[in-house]
Amino acid sequence: MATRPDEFLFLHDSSAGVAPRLLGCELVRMIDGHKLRVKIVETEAYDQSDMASHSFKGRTPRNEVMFGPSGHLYVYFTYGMHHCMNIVTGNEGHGAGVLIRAVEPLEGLDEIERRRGYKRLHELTNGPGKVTQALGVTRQLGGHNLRKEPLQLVVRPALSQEHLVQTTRVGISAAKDMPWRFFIVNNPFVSQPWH
DNA sequence: CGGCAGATACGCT
DNA sequence: GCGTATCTGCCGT
Repeated sequence: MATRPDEFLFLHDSSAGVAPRLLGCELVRMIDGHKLRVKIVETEAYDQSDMASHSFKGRTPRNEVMFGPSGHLYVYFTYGMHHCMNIVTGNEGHGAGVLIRAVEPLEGLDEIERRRGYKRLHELTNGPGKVTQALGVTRQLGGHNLRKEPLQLVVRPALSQEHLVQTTRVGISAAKDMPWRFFIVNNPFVSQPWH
């Protein structure tokens, strides 16, 4: 029996190549008997050659996962209260990943609202900390393989260039001019569409 | 919407 | 100690 081609092959590209490609892809999260499904609408690329990246100064216990195989999950904890999730990209030994900055709920809205505390719809998942809260992602899922439950990446066809915006990243001071943030044009769940 | 303050834990100097 | 790939609430526009 022939094995199916690995849909995750594109993750071997550079993070800046993968980040726009992840727009339109979906995440499926099984948690507490609920199925949550969301569409990725905003991403940012980080690479070890990039001063703003956690992997810039080399491997540490915290960023270890970024240097592992692509298609796994790098989760970090910041500002004393927020988790953020990245999809690891590139080859093993190279520290890179794509931050999921915003998603659009497709399924399981009730449970997402409950987890987020009943905010207005467009404020449910329009930020990296909000995404992890909505999907119940913490460091427990650090290193998780996104080919498997309980959190899976569903690859979708690449969106055409005209539906994408490329701009600078949010909330960093180093390498702030690198245009490694990508989002879907006119999507109401993008965190800062005017930037 | 923009600006600001406050909350809060952890990794690294 | 200090800075942080952030969010929220509160204020003014």
